[in-house]
Amino acid sequence: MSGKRITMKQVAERAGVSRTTVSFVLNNTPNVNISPETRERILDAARELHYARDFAATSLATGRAHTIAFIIRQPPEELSVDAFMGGLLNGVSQAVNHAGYHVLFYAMGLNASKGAYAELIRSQRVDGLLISGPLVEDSELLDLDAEGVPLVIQGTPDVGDLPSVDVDNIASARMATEHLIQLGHRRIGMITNGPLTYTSSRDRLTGYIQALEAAGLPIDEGLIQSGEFSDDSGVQAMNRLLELPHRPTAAFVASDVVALGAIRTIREHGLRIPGDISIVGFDDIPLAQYLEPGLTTVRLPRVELGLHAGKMLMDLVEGKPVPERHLRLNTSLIIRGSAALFE
Amino acid sequence: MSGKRITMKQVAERAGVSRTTVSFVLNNTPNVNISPETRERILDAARELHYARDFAATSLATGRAHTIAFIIRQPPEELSVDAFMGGLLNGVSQAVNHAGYHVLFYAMGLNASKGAYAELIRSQRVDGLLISGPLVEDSELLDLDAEGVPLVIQGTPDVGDLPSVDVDNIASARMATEHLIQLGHRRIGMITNGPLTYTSSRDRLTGYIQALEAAGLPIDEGLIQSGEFSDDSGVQAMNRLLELPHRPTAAFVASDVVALGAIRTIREHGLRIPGDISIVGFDDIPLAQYLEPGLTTVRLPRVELGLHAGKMLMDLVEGKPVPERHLRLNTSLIIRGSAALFE
DNA sequence: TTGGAAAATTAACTCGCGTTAGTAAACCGC
DNA sequence: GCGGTTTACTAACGCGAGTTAATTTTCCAA
Repeated sequence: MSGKRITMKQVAERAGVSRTTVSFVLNNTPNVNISPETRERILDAARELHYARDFAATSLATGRAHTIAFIIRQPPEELSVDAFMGGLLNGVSQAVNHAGYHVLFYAMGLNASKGAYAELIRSQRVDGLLISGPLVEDSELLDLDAEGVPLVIQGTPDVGDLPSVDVDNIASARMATEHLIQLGHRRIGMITNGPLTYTSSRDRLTGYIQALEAAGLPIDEGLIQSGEFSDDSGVQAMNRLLELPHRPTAAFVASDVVALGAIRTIREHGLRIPGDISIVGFDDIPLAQYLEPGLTTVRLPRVELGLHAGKMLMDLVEGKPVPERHLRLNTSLIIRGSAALFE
Repeated sequence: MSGKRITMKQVAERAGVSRTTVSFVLNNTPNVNISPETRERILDAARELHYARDFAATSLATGRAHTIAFIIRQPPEELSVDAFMGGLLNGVSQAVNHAGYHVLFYAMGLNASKGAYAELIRSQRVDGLLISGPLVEDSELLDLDAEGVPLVIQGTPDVGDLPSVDVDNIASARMATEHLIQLGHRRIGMITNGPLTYTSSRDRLTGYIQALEAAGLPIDEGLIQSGEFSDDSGVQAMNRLLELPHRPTAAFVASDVVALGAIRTIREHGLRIPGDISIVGFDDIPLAQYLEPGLTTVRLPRVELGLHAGKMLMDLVEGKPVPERHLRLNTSLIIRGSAALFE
């Protein structure tokens, strides 16, 4: 059914040398002298036989798998709906492959079996972990980090000092809110992207508050409503804002998906965007630019997040110094038509 | 920095037996008698020491990696924009993990180095390959298949008899077109999703033609325009349709993304959807439901494609019989507001 | 031509685990 | 208490490659 396996032994025989010599040549082992002719002969033999180094054997002998695990803890459906994960994975994959490593992918969701991370590490299957997603009580990761296991979080961990890469949610939310303030709005609502148990939700709310305070505007609790990732939750939240006796002239919605629901609700109330209410979103999902009017929003550098996270993990794995253990990337405000001057 | 590695030897010592016995117990090796007490003692020891089987050693000894490679050949940007890949990956991951296997992810793009597939297989790093994307001249895969390497294509290969999973593009396009015919349209334009070098483009065009022929409608070459994946290409194609002396009252656009451009163009010409022109798309991208009016389109079972492809590969890897080497999944027509009765 | 250093190559051990063949102890019928 | 089965366990080899220590060959100065 299949051809016999090609090992260093076959290559050695064909080149008329010992297996050890083959290993030296193929690895360019330093402090070893091999005559140019022999070297050439071995390389030729390897090429002619289509030799490929056995991964398991190499890994066993060296103790390194040249592989990392990319684990996402978001509910798996998110993968199917949102392009964020795809962009992230793209970046991670590029950075890691570039360093000569491979990526094992796991969609663990939130029900990961206890000890799943440790098992990957202890079985020597991977050299490091890259984890994305909301981390609820992941004390396991703290233990691993303490043991010296290379790992990087994509996101902003609640506790501990785990190496992480994320956007600067506070600054981004502040930027979005300041945009509305600059447009002349004074009563600005806020709808969070998720419950405040998530650091991203908290941080974006903080940014909103900072912007208001910096501008000397009052913080009105009633103007702050909670979203929960879905567009439906945006419907609820916006309804609450619209029912206020003195309703806002603008709203910062900390998630484009949630904003979709909010926008629908505004229209159903017979109000116009941005005429009656200005909206600024967050995430810059692909459809943001196709809405009518286009959604002004905060763009996340999806691919770059992945690239940086991947790079940081590679550095950790290879023992190189990591300049910033907590990298925060800048976002950019994409101005379209959903937020306008308050006359 | 790190604790000493736990191997079967440590477990054996702690349980007071030989390493072989530990192996027998941990693997439930058949035809071997181990007393219940000994078995218990070994399992306890393993648990207490947090023993995890070394992956490389196991793989080397058994010759199986319990790992498959999921390779995408689409341009990597697509990952960042479209949710299709995410859904697919989600399905693949579920199916493969369920079978106790792991997924190595590669975004090879189109510039994959010659021999990349073979290297993965020959190095024993993976037991099988799952490849998604437009396959240009991938004769390498035919060779591997001939050698008995387990592999599955997500998509419809040009040539050969490689195992594959895809939607039925012909039937789907036919369904979409028939929907327009049933609405009373007689002059129906078509914009392809990509160049006809792609099987998916060809098949969707074929479905369109079949629908027209079945309804006794003439095939007008001028009504068939070529898209190229992007919304910009949709702009060009629709412009060509609108410039026709006798322009269509409806169009089947074989890609939602391309349809976005087409829709923009229609509006820029001052025409209304579906009043002046009805549109049916293909893919059901997430934003299709948010357009105004909602885009009537063909929904691809993203996750299911991944699930089936993963399952098929698992069967091939484990030598189980594969009922259908060329699986074609059904799609569904999602009727929204972009296609209406032709008065 | 000979001693000795440098250059070229190899034997042998190791990594952790699967597995075959074999040994030792326990049991059993008579 | 003796041959013959089970039952319970282990010694030893192999998977393919990295690596150290040793060995052989080459080269050159004295």
